[in-house]
Amino acid sequence: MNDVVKIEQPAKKPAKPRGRPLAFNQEEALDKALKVFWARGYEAASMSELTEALGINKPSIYAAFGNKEELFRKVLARYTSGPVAFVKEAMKEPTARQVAERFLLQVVDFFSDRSTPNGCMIVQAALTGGQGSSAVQQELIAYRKSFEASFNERFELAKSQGDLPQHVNTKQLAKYIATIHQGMSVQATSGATREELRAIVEMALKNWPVGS
Amino acid sequence: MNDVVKIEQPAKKPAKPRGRPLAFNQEEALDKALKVFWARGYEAASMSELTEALGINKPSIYAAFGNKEELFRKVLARYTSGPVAFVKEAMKEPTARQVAERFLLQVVDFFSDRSTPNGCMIVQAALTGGQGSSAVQQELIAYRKSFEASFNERFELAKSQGDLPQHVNTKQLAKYIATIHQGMSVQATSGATREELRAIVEMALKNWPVGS
DNA sequence: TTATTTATTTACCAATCGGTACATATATTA
DNA sequence: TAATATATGTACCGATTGGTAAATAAATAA
Repeated sequence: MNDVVKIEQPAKKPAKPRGRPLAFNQEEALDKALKVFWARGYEAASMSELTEALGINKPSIYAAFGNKEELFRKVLARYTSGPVAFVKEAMKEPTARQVAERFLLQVVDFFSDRSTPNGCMIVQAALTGGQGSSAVQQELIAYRKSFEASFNERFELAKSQGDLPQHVNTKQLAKYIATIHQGMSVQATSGATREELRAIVEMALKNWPVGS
Repeated sequence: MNDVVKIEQPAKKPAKPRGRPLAFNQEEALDKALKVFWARGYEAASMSELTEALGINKPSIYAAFGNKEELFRKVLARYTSGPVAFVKEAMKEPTARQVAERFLLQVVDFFSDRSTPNGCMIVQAALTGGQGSSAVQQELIAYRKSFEASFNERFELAKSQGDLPQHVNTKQLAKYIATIHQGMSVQATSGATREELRAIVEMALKNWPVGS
């Protein structure tokens, strides 16, 4: 991509910016863009909607974030490291069963949080345009797969610890959890309540694999 | 809607059509449109894509089917009475458990059928545009709810027949089945295989409610 | 044949899409 | 002060969106 060798800077204090300063806070702007993409999906969210939501004119958005696709990538990074950071926390639970339960219950709260759009942005945004479409769609599919893979890894660890029986197919179990997550996201966007989602989680976990 | 009293026709043989005949078969055209909407979603499918897929010029499409929204409604009706007719068949199974199992297993075959787009068109098409958007979105949400309601009815019948325990919340059970269905649709559009979907169904049904 | 009815073709419409050229405003540096 | 660098606002770009006017083609009815 870039052959230029980066010179190691002596970690000086950040130089004062030259030129006219930004009239908006970049992180706040990303949060506003996040809500638009989250509620509308990637393709359905238009630059006009975004400029209005951010309160910034288009050229400023393009200057600060690149184009729509790059803006979405930055928003996506903010989404995964911000609102969705609880996923990594859930992985730390001592048993696989507790990991799954904590994850799904936090998902319920997350999906039914009234201060944010309902459902999962990644599930929401990926559905538009279906099969082999844009680069963003492909990336979102890849993201969902890596999400599934991290559950698989956690469950394999659980198996090695004797926490899950040896006969359990951890990939299938991970895919099952992901399916419940995605299904609940659809439910949430259609207006399912917190109580309804909790009941789904209860049913989904009733049969957690035990014994041989 | 319409105050005109329809005169009872003596059921004559259909009069010969006047004017130039249609150069295409309407049902075949709807099937082609179905595949486009199914693969791409409602909003992402453009009229240009549709004209190309149908092999018909735009004015002919508008003359035959109204506008894009009406075309989608006709396609939707064809979808529910055609490819998705197996749902009603599954309802006829003797027990609630068999209804759920047959439904989900048929969904697996349906989603992984290589001759059609993956996943469920209604789940796929509804996700774009999220919350309180177009009339089509609202209709699709309503459709999904009616779908859930028909499972609820079937499960209530099962309860009255002693086939399901009295303590079962049939609405929650119906919502659970719908969630699995929707989650698997997302999985199918991301490339899940038939075997993977089957494993999900197995896990989802392992804990079917029995006893008190 | 001629009139009437309906379908198809071509060529277009205004609105919106993502994206940008350019002049102007506001900051630091010299 | 002037020079330089960056951000903003206005006003626009070509492409595409859903949708249509109008001329022509192909059928039946008289």
